[in-house]
Amino acid sequence: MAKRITNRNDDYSQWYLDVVKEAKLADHSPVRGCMVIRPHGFALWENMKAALDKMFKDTGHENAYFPLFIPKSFLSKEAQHVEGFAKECAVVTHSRLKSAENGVEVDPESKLEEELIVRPTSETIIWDSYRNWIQSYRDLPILINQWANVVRWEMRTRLFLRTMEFLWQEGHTAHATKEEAVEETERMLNVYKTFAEDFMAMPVITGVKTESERFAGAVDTYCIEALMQDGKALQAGTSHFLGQNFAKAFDVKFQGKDGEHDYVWATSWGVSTRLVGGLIMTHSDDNGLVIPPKLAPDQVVVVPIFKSDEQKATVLTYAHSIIDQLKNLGIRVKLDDRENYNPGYKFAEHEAQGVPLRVAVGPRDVENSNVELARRDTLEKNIVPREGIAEQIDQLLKDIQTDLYDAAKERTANNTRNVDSYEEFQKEIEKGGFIYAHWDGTPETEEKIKQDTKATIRCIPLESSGENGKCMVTGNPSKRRVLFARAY
RNA sequence: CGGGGAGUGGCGCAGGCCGGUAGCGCAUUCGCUUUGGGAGCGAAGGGUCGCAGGUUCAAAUCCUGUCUCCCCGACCA
Repeated sequence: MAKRITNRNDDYSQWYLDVVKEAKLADHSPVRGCMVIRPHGFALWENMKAALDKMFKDTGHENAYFPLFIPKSFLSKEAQHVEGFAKECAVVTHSRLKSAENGVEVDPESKLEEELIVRPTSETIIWDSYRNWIQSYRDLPILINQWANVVRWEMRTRLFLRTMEFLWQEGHTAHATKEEAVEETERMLNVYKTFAEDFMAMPVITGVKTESERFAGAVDTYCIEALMQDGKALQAGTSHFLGQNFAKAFDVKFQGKDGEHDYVWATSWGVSTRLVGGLIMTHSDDNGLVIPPKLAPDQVVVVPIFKSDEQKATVLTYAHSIIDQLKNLGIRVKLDDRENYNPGYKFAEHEAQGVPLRVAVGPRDVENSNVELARRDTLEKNIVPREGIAEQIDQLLKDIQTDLYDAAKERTANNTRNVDSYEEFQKEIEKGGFIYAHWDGTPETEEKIKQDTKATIRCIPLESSGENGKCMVTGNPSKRRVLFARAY
């Protein structure tokens, strides 16, 4: 058997790339840093979208769509915001091409009076609209989400984890009071946590970013952080309390019940196709992708095995009867009846693509009223009776979902520890994983740790109860431990 | 922008030092045999060797220039 995926422990980056390619999720594009999302990768993303979208609707949000192009002047209205994004913007300067000796060239005559920025995020263009939508407290809150693509001109990219163009959702809400906006920020953070844990089976730590890691233009950035199999952390989602920063920049005021005018309070929150990268790195193994059943485009694949035409007829009839039962239970099931591939090829391919359960049926099984059932997560293979198979599979899919979560949870716990001295920290950080340690709260200390160890403060955890201690670097007092890791 | 590496069929690579008909694996197409863990045999198609100059009877190979991409940093979530 030809092994096509690099061993995880030999070269984690290569392994990741191999899994993406072998699962047919995405390819590199002709444009550096962009990616082609293939049907299987997109189907996975669409399942994630559907689950998230439902959660957004359930919390009162509506979808809308705003322009791809942002006038350059908009971006500069919020000082922090422009500073954060200025260095990574795609800028449209011209509107035409004209023929030239070697094909076409930009027509200098078509230079735009004001350049357009391809959105790196949509706060500015959205708040420009909100100014017109909001006059009174009766217009609030505004709870809007947008599914879109954005562009950030990154230096170094990796499929799904950091691409120049990526797909995401961005929620942008406007509120009458600070309390309401903070509540919304936390509510959406919890939506993300629930999604990550219940659907992706990826345990996360929730927390607040330090000043230096905060979103450009936010007052507070909340985040979920997950630990990957190689011991590096992944920021999987962010929810920002924007205060009145954008309302002030775009002059969005409302009149309250009391007749007074005040600036609107804002939040924004987003997750992206990076989640697909997180999913891969949380569960997959050296045979390829592993997808939790709730998100798997195909939850079950049925592989018929036969030689003669006679066998083919009976095996396919047998297979279809199982498929019908599974469909009646609402299970997403696919029949792989391609005749130009042998069963071994199909087994390996479905494993590489992460299908949670495989059912193989051949003449032997028909004869004995059995099926062969194989779990993707544990690679266990069993011959089980045909009787009651649909119900068994239904239960098994639920088991796989929770087992995947439990395994990831345990792995994360095993790679999380408290450290008290900086000497120990520098040693421990080399092993990867999450480290809880005391920090004096200054950006200077944070920067020194980053310079020394490449570790960053992933967040100030929300869960932690206070614990008095001393900063591991300066010895200054600290009221709680913060979460450190090397990150993607 | 610093340090390293690479450009040769669709993909992955060898050949280069020592110039002499363009090779291998995978993939593709056709045929037969196969099909319970990535099939076997036979045949076929497909490449201006990144680009531009130079040296030579002759350049993938030597020389000069140039472009692009990748990796490690820097930057970035």
